[in-house]
Amino acid sequence: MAEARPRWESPLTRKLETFVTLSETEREFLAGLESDPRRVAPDSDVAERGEPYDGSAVLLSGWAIEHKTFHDGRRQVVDFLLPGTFIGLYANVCDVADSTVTTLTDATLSRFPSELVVEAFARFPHLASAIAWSTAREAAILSERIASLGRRSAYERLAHLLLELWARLRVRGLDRGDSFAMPVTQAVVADVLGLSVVHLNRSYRRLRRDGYITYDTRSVRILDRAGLERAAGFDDDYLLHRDMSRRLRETLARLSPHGSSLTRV
Amino acid sequence: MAEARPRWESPLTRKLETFVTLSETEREFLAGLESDPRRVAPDSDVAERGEPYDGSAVLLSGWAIEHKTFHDGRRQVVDFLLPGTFIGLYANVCDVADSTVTTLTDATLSRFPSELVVEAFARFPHLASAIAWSTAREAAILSERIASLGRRSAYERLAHLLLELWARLRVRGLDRGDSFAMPVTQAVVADVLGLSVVHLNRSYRRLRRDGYITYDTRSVRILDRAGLERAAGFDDDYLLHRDMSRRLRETLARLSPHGSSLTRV
DNA sequence: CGTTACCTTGATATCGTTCAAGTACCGTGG
DNA sequence: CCACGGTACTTGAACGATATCAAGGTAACG
Repeated sequence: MAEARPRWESPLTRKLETFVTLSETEREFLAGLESDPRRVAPDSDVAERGEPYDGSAVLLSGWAIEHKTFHDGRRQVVDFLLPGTFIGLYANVCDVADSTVTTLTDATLSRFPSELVVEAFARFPHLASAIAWSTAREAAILSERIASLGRRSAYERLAHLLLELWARLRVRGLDRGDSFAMPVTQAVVADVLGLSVVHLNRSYRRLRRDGYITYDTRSVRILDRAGLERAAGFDDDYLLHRDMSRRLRETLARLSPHGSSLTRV
Repeated sequence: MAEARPRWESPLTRKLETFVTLSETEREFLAGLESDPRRVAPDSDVAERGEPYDGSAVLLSGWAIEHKTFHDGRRQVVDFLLPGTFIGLYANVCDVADSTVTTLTDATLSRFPSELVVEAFARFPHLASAIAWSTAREAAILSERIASLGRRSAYERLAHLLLELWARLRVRGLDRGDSFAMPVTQAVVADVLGLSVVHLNRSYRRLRRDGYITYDTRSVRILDRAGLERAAGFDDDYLLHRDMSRRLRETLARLSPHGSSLTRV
């Protein structure tokens, strides 16, 4: 089975391996989680707020959102779910989902029993760390979004979101150089940023007018990254670019010095 | 050492045991984490955005905030840290903190090497689940805050925050029936809710005028919980009240049937 | 008993929303 | 091939929620 590496690599594997190199066993375990691909139509609910999770899953392809809708129709999107994202990682521990998960596009989903998460943590320290790292990273993104919603203007928020998405897609190998596909309605983006569609539209226009981006059939091109970062108030978002692994590498080396997988970095 | 139970119980233990009953060994391990109490003055930075964590810690007493400050002085508070909260739980895995942590009051902090987190997960399945549960719960609170910042009015946001704090303090045994201490400046609350102090103040006044709360020397009393929930648009926040443990109890029982600690519930 | 930090309130300004209308781009059925 | 209807995008005008500016009040504290 130890065939040559450059076969197709899932966004999930690719994402986790930006952090820690996994052993062949771990990679196989991951592949196991992804081994039950099922197509899902756009606009289907994969999990529902207030309902128990139906096990855990990996989003293999397509975009989805995690969102909350109020009785009066207002809706807030908490996060985009991009290919290579776990859904219901905490299903073991939460009786019910706190947000609804809905696909935006055609998507592929691989479900697996959530007990496997526990098993992964018990058996595979590198994998466990990589998952913990990616969870921590997603939490950091959410806390950055809180900063956006609370204190940034519409214009800054949008600039920030575009940079965030670009970075997240790059980690998964889903960018196209200075541009990326964004298969998403403006209404959805408005619900991510806590804005009205109208005002979001005007913010897009301003970013275009200022020469930072072009936007065309649901694909964004970054023309001036530095400018966009200035527009976003990227004071310090080294966070998104940073490789966070140094300290952990040391810890892991201490925990399992036999872990040859690390030396392959 | 197995003395009678009703000795002083730390907010952390109390919080975790609302979810899963811990074994005596686990409780001792937790006590170990809390065994190095150090006083910290108000307004001290415990962790700094962009700097590596100085190990992990438990906040034993006092309030703190996790926040981000921009170059132009705007500030967003991401979350309140209440007694019984871990700080830098992910320190193993993150080279740098993504937010600054600052004490608001006199506080007590017990630091411990972050490797102990890994050890806890490896050795104590119940404890690990309880920590995962509390992490998931805090993530749910953040995603609820995103909904607030994005889609709720100032008035709704404040009502929601007060209910949230009340619930969180109750879990730790830090409420006083229908009221609780809130040792916090209005400027801080404004930075939590993404509002100006002036407008926050008016929102407080409206909640008082509408007879839902009283507010007095940094202590809040809930006069009309149902009304406050209506004001907050508590469509469905069963989440905050819910005991999330049923499913996990089953999983744990399967994993370690010898785990007598569960039968003590 | 003056200083400082916080709270409160009024007046004005602004950012973002809502309402309304028009345009462009499909896919579908005649 | 065209008419139709739907969905998304775009733009203008009026309105409203929240910010900013300014000032006064109060309590704690040296």
